[in-house]
Order: sequence, then structure tokens, then C-alpha cells
Amino acid sequence: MSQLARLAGVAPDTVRYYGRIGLLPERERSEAGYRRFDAGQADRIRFIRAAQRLGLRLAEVGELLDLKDRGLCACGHADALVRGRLEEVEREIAALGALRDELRALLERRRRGAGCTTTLIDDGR
Amino acid sequence: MSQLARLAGVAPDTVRYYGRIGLLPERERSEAGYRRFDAGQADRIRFIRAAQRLGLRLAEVGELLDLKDRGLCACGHADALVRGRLEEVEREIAALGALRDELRALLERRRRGAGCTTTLIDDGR
DNA sequence: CTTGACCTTAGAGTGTACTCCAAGGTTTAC
DNA sequence: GTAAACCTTGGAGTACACTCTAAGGTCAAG
Repeated sequence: MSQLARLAGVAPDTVRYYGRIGLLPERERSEAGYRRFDAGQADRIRFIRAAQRLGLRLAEVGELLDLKDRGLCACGHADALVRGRLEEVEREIAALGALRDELRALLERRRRGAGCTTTLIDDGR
Repeated sequence: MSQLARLAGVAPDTVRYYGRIGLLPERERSEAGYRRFDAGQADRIRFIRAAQRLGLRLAEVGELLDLKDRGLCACGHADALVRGRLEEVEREIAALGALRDELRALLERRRRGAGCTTTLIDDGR
């Protein structure tokens, strides 16, 4: 367990969590009930983390893994998720850019002595 | 209650929630225990929402309101919060920009037939 | 006098991805 | 034989800002 976790670069609790929510299938156990893993499981966890880095949710990663597990090509679905995520990111960037401008303008008005910051926040727009 | 909520543009539950966490001070009540509000309360809620739009948390807004309530100038603190938030937003924009590039590159590699999307995600970098 | 629209409260539920806990069992080293 | 370091489980806790529920009280209109 902890070996796999170290290999995959996550905490043992995280591995157990992924198992609990169905991202890692149950394999055989040792007599004492200890989980046994193979290298494939580490790859699976790395795939999960890679997809997460792109901003996919675990539920979405789970859909991809399910397709793969059933021997189907997950590409179409993966493409759709990635494209959807790209649009999301672009929207977030736009929104944050506008927010950044607003924050800068607020600070600028304040620097020019336009009044209390709280008042400047308050009158909004 | 619902009048104030409509006036301030939030749900009645939200007003009660703000009251519960100490953002709206208790005023007198009617005989039946109903809250009574004045125009100042609507302004207060609008201030909260304006600060939230800038990305400040309710706990931070609460600090500003506390200063104002005690007759102190909240400007210094507000400036610090706004500046901190600006830095955060700039960091987020940078991170999202990098992510956007990654997503685009992934889609581009895929368009060139570089293999399965899931494989492209998997091999990370 | 009843209907409907409001008000009150404490408390639980939402989403996300963990993270931690207690209480117990196992394995390895000395 | 015992201590350290692991493993197991179910369940609760974290952050955040609501949002909803149940069970009850109030008020105005018809």
C-alpha cells in the first residue's frame, strides 16, 4: 500500500479513497486482507493525477477509466472533456482579467486620494 | 425580511445567514419576534456583495465591517486585502494561461493524429 | 375562520477531494 | 516477546457560502 502510494506520488489515504469511489478496481488480497497492487495500478493513479492537473474532476476521470476498462476507445469522450475544460479555462481567464482590471482601478483611484477604499468598494458599479 | 432581501438582491436565507455569522448586527424585533430592518442594512448587504465580487471572503468582509462599526478607518486593511487579492488573481491568471496552453497543445497533438487522447494525457510530461 | 403568505429557530445537506480518526489486526526486526 | 511500522474498516472532519428542512408562530384578506 505505502509502496504503491510512494511509487505513484500520492498519500496512502488517497489510494484508499480512489478505491472507495471506484477509480481503482479491487484486486486479490493477501490472507490478512491486505491489498496487493501491480505496476498497472501505479500507472492508473498517474493517469488520474495527470487528468486532474488538466482540471478534470474525478467523476470525469472515472468515466474515461470505465471506457478504457471496457476495452472501448475513450478518445472521443476525452476530447470532449478536454475541449469543454479548455472553454471553461478561457472563460475563467477572461473573468479574472476583468477582475484584475477592477482591482487595479480601485487601487489606482485610492492612490489618487479618491476617498476611502471601503467607500470605493461600496459604490460598486 | 423578504422586502430587504429583494431590495438588496439576495435570498432571505442569505440575509439570515449573514446575521448568524455576525455580518449584520441584531436590531430591534417586532413583538412577534420578526426582524425589522432599515435602509442601512440593505447598504450593508450591498457592501458585502461588492466586496465578494472582488473575491474577498466573508470573514475578510467581516473584518472590514467590524472596523467601520468601531468608527475606525478600514482603508488600510481594505487596501491590504485588495492588494493581496490582486496578487492572487494575477497568480491564478498565470496558472490558467499555462493550463490553457497545455490543453491546446494536447488537442493539437491529437488533431495531428499523435495517438489516443488518453495516452496523451497519460504520458504527462 | 380559514387560507395563503409570510416569519421564527436549530440543524442538516450541498459539492469537491481528500485527510484524519479510532479501534483493531499483522508483520518484521531485535 | 515486544515494539515499531505497517495494514484494515467505517465514519467524521475540512473549507466555503449558502440552501433547505421541519415544526411551529403570525398576519392580512375575504
